[in-house]
Amino acid sequence: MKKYLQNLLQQTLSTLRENGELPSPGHLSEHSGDTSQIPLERTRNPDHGDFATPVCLTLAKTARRKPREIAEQVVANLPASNLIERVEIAGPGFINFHIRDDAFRDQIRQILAAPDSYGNSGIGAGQRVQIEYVSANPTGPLHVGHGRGAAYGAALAALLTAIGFNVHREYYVNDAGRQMDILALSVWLRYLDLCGETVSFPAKAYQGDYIWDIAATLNREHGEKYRAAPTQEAGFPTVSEDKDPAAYSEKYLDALIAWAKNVLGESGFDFVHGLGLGALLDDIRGDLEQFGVVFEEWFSERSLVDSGAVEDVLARLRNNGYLYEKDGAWWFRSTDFGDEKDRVVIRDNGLATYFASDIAYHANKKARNFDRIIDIWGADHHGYIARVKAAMEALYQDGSDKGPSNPIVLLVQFANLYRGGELVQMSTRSGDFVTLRELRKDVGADAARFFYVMRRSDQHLDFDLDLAKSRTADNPVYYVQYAHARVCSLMEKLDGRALDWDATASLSGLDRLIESQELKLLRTLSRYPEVVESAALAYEPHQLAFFLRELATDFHAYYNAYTFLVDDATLRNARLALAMATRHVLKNGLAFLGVSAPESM
RNA sequence: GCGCCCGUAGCUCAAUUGGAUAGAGCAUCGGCCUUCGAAGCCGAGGGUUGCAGGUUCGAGUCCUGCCGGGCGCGCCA
Repeated sequence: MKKYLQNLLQQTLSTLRENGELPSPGHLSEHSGDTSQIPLERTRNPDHGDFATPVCLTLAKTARRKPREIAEQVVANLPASNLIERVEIAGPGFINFHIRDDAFRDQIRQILAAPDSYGNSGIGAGQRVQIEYVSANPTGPLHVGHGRGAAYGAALAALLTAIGFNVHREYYVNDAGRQMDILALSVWLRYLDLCGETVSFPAKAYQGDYIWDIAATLNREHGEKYRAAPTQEAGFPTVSEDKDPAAYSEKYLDALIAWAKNVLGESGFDFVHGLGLGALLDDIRGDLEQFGVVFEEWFSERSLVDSGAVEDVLARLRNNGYLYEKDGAWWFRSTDFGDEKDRVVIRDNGLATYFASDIAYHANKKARNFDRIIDIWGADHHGYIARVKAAMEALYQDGSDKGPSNPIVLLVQFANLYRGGELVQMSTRSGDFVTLRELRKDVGADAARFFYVMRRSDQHLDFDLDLAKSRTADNPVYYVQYAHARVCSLMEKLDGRALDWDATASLSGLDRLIESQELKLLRTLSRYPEVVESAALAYEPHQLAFFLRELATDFHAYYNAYTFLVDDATLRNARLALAMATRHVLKNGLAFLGVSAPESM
């Protein structure tokens, strides 16, 4: 509907330009076939009709004429259309379109003809989009911060798919590096404890109970095969006093890891490492599945190290002259590309940094020739954007690759939990954080998914646990779901009253929908395809969440004002057709957000 | 200190990405259930969009400077 009007306007403007009534403003009109260039908006105020365009205001300057004068000319040349009731010029030069009610009634026909695909489109034209999200380190269970990234990424992926993009969802697994070594060490120390050894557990190691669980598995399945006594002869580091406890504890941890690798041997340590990694990945994967979040690919960081991809990108950077050695480490000259400071890619101990493998990962993404690469990161990573983009520019600045090498980075702010009006304190350091699993069990997956995307993702989110749990009108999730359930309930009631709904016949009696609540609901329904498109292209699923609440509001208002199950078959059919159309849109919209649409509650 | 993000009704947030008279939900107050699900509906009050300038037909939105808050600033990930 919107595109149709934009087309009309586009035609009209072209006509006027050809007639010399309007100047052809050079570069602006180069994409004359692109109707999305014509600004056309839904009006906020019903007095302004259904759609409005400020295009004459914009043209006024280059045309050196009064906006209203141009508007009159545009209106006079507008091709006739049976969609349009009337056209008005208002305010400084807006053109307001009043659309015929029949055009809105026709939306029902479209929805019922293809209930599952209404709102979808082919705008993406099959372009391949890689979208990476969550990507939490597999060193512990997911917490509520990861949950928001998961909900946001999944919703965005679903929306992009709906408008015709070919979406590849990916979880980057940090299965290499020191953090994973610490995890393996933590498991092993707990295991030794279970074997009866006396081991002091470092504060910097992973404290969570899940470490005990993995250690217990190791103990149950392999007995004392990996038991070793923490003796000095075996290289076990002794605890001594130190002036700088923080730095010392890190060094102590590294010494413990070295001891573990030495005592267990490469293969033994790898085994414990793999056991811990596997256990945590299984946990994360299962957790996300329960949350309705799935991926096409779990991309291993270690595979980049093993395949030599990390070395390869570093060599390329070195050959391009962007690496230099200082203080025993290798630095990437990211300041050449606008970063605040240069960044280490190889530490003085010879190990590559996380950043190094991240460069390799993004180079890998690029090599896969996606049309678009989207990274969804926690907002605390915003400092990494500049360096990753810098690295990509350094790698591909010769222009040999035309594809988009720069990722689009979308940041997700942290969510604060509130219970009983009080902020729930969380700190990852002490392991004292609320897990995603706890949140799901507490408020349910539906409420969690909806609440997470209810706000702009780049804004802080106050998550009211009590509200999410409440089964009252205050809870937006239940409010929307309830509207869906009410339609289902109506259809259930038909039999009991010896009535029926003739879907086919209903389509010829839609002109019986004349009440203000009906016309309002019809208009809202017609916005759905525009909302889906806009939410997807702007990467803003919250637009859809707001829309669904609005749609539910319109339906509830309608439901309360009129009776559906009336004896007049034509009227009944028409109203139920509208209710069913609403139901389909609610269900589809909720599905994009990962929220169920129950038939009864 | 430097960089990025934010500041909108008492609270939590929107605002078609520069459009017309800034809107919802909570909360407050007043109405509606013997009738399709009251997990609902109808109505009322509530604003100098942090402050001060600037850009233009037009600013919550853009630019500058303050004030206030968050995050980042490691050879961690």
